[in-house]
Amino acid sequence: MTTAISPRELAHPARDEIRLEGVLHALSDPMRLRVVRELAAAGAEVSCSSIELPVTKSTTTHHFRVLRESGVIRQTYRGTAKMNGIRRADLDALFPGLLDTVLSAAGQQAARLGTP
Amino acid sequence: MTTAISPRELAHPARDEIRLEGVLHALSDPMRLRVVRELAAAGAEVSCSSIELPVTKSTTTHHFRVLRESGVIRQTYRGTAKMNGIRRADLDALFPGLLDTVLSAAGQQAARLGTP
DNA sequence: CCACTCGTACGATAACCTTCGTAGTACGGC
DNA sequence: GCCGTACTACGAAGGTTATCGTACGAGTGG
Repeated sequence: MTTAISPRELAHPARDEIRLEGVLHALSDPMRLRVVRELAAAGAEVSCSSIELPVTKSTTTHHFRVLRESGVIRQTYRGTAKMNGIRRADLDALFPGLLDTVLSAAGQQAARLGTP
Repeated sequence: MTTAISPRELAHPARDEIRLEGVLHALSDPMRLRVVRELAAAGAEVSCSSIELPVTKSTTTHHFRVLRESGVIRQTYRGTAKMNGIRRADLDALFPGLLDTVLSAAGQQAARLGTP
């Protein structure tokens, strides 16, 4: 019950492998944008299941993988759960201000459209 | 030869119909991102044919239409040419800083990858 | 009027994306 | 050792996208 990090590793792109087009594509899906917003709001690491989406679990897995493979989030196994966190340092270094601008735009649009 | 604007009109989304997801999706294609970068660099209105892309003309038409329907650019007929301009006022009002951040990120990535 | 340029429309194709269901694996607790 | 939880893998269906080629319309200049 040490809750150690599993030896199982997940493939992540290195910082210099992250492409702007890939990040924009990852963020252009409503489900994924929602995930990123919740991760950003949570601040720290969050398990997959703590973010509720109106889709099945396999679809959720798919979206998390797209986010990971595009370099937006980092995923690590922690026992039976998988923790997710935004790669803020990498993204801010590569694309300064992009993440915050998108998040604030998403927040403003949600307020405008009345989506709490 | 007054070079008047043709009566032919093109459908554009109103400002409050523009969606962040649609804009991000439009910008997530390399061809379209390239078009937007050249339009932004040109500053003013630019004809479709003055932007050279490594695809056929029909594909170029397709990409311009995606950009127009997502609300990123405005297109107007001017005689035989079709002029294109970024909807900067609308985008800046809806998503402050987004366009500039994406453009600067695209510029930095192009420099990093050695794409002049 | 004729030719030329610019852009459109209409298939067609191949790839991709989102979504699902089912079956399976890894981990922790009893 | 056995069960439950958390997530994955593997198709598969249905829709969308990017690309092309060819044929067409709209405007300009001879």
